[in-house]
Parts: sequence; C-alpha cells; structure tokens
Amino acid sequence: MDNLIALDQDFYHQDVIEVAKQLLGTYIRVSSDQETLLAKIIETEAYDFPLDRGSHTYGGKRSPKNEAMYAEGGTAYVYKCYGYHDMMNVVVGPKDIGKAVLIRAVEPVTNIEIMQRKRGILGNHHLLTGGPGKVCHALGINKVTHNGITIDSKSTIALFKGDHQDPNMIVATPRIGMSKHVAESSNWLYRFYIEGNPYVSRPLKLSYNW
DNA sequence: CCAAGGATACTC
DNA sequence: AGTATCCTTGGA
Repeated sequence: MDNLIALDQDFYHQDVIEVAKQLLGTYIRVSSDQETLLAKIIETEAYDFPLDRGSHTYGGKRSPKNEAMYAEGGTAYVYKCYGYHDMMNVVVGPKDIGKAVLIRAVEPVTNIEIMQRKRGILGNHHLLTGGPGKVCHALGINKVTHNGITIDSKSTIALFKGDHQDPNMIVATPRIGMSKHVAESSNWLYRFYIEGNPYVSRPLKLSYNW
C-alpha cells in the first residue's frame, strides 16, 4: 500500500452523515513503536448533536469523559465501554460541536497476523475485526494512548483516501446497542456498511423491520 | 450510592 | 439464543 493520501481537514467538516458514509472504503493506519497496522473501514455509525438521544453529547451534556467529542473535527474520541472495550470515533465539525462517527468494523489490510495475535483469534473474518471493540483491540487503539489526539498523516492514527465507493453498495440501518431511553433516535438509519463485506459486525439482534 | 452503559465471549 | 462479565463515569 503505497501512495496513501491523507484525508484533509475539510473532510471532517462535512455533515456527520456524509462523513459516516464517506469513511466507508477509507484506510485507517495505526502506528506504534512496534508496528504499523493498516485496515479498511467498512462499517460506521453517525452520532449527531445536540438532538441525538443516542449520542454521548445529547442536549449539550459535557464532562471530562466526553470532552474529546467537542474537539475540532479530525480528532480521535476514544472511550471505554462496559469497563473494557475501547471505542474509536472520528470527531466531526467545528470545536464545541459534539458530533462524531464510530468505527464499527474494518477489513485488515497489512500485518493481519499481528491483529490476530492481539485478538487471540486464528481466522480472518468478522470475528477478528467486526465490532467496535474488536477494531480497537486488533489495531491497538486505546483510550489512554489515543483519546483526544489529532488524526493526520504524522499522528499515530491516520486516515487515508480509499477507492471510490459506489453509493449503491452502502446499506443504512438503525444503530446497534441503543437503549430504550434513546426513544425515536434508535430508529434513525445512522449505521452504514458496505454491502456484502464479510467483516460487517453481526450481533444477534439483527432483525429489523421497516 | 447506584444505574447505565455505541460490547464480547462464552455457554447451552 | 441466552447469560456472565468486564469497571469507570456521572448524576442523585
């Protein structure tokens, strides 16, 4: 994978739904002292502001925990869910506007064996990187190291343009894991993935009716 | 103090 | 398809 072109700042200042869709097919690179891992993003979820009840920033709610989500577009918002699963989001829009896109699944591109070792998984399929916690685990993304960092070609987390993504191959569904309190927001079609991609997360509750 | 988690891995 | 479980954060 040569010729990687980093996403520019303008990319992160589009509508959050646009960013969620356009991130499909782009490449995420995570670098550490030990290795450089590359994967293609194939599933995302948009979190809007301020009326999205499913978002951590709903109603302008702000605390040290979600502060990074109010940073400038192009920042990483990484938080822990259920005590141990790290979740990686790309912040969207201007500073103090709490919008972001969650990276829900990726397709490994280089150093797949290292991702398998980190995950403790032998195969190369959706169990390896299909799920937001799995993505961070496989790529070595964690809150302590990465929350609040700027995403650019010089950073430990970088995003690069992918091949042109056919809009007809993008599937939209409700988001996963929305609680009841979230009410009507849970029905919004804010989850996007590339049709037919084998790495799409498939939790058990995937029977939708619309 | 307690309830709520943008989930995952393991059983049956 | 069910269930145990990780533990930090923030609001009451």
